[in-house]
Amino acid sequence: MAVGTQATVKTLDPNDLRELGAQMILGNAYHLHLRPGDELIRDFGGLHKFMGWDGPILTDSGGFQVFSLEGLRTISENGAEFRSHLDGSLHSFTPETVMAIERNLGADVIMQFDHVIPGQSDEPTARDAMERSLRWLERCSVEFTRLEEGERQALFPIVQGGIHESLRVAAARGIRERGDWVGYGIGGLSVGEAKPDMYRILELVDAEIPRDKPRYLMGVGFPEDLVEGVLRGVDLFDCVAPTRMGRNGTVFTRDGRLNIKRAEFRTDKRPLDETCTCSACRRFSRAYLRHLYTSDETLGLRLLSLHNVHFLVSLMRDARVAIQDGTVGAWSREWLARYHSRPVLTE
RNA sequence: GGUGGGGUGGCCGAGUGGCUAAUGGCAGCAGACUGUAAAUCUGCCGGGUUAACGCCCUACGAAGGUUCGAAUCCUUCCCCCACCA
Repeated sequence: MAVGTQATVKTLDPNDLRELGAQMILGNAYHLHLRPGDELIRDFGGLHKFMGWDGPILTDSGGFQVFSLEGLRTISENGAEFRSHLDGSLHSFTPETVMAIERNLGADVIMQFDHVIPGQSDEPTARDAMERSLRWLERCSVEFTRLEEGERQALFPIVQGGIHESLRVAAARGIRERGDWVGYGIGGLSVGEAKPDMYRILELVDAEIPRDKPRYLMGVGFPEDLVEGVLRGVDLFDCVAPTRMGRNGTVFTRDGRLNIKRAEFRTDKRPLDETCTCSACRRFSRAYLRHLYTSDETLGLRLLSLHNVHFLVSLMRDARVAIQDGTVGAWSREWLARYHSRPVLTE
């Protein structure tokens, strides 16, 4: 899923995303509530119409902002009070108000309001946040049901618990006790913990979630994380990396990351990735893309973002094929070996 | 011809006796980024040597001087800009 926090996947047009084969887009309840306002979006017929995307949309609840905007909020059992990063005004987010916001936005999948904490948090901290997330899930669920009234949205719970195995198991079981869910979010990963910890938790959580239900690893990730996640049962991913890194001059290639700002690409006639079929790689050289980037031309940001999103989308397409062929093990080993080997990117 | 202002590291531009190899910014070189406060942030950035600390050299238009010590003060010269003739 491409991340379009503010009702736009930065630098990309919905038509681009359709052509790339992107299937789903994320929006964000916190950001869209502050600007332009979820009620305004409701009055435009919902997020799909407002942003001109008729494919599926998922909205995040603002739980991640509890983590990322830590300095701007205070948390209590009732919810989170945010000091707006835009104008300093005070905004109260509770499970109930978040459900109303996400209802107004009208995404197909909406996430529960959860309490995200740093990845290295100790057990008591992680337990506190996990248990609060469970209680908030219950309140979200009640409010969701009350507001639903014939609307077709799916509410996803989110498994929290940090890197503590017993907490993760308790979270997953607590969630299952509280209902039957269309899909399951796995949150609080790739927020500062070590990668082996993330993989370990994923394997554990995978076993605790009904086999026939999609699981969504929130906020992940880099290409290697997608492959590792697929191997551990993850079905859905989202990440700002392809667009943010694109805007910051880094692109993904089969042979690892490539920083287009590097001087060595000044005269490089090759595409970003020789095996890539995206419209940037089909048409433009590294030298040209580097020129655009260093000249602060917005086309550069756009083409690099386009390439990165394409890279991840086609990576997942390859993964699906490998799964269907029963070759995902070999496929992933080969893919990871090549990506990590990082052969010389220049001749 | 006269009066006034000015020449600082690749560029712009602070600095008016020691804390100055010299603030900043740009450019350059490299790195980070994981449910987006991000077209952001971090590091390096005169030369030599060093893993680093450090040491040495060269530097604030040029030359000379004052001083324990000068980009900063004095003298002469060169060049640039503004205004007046």
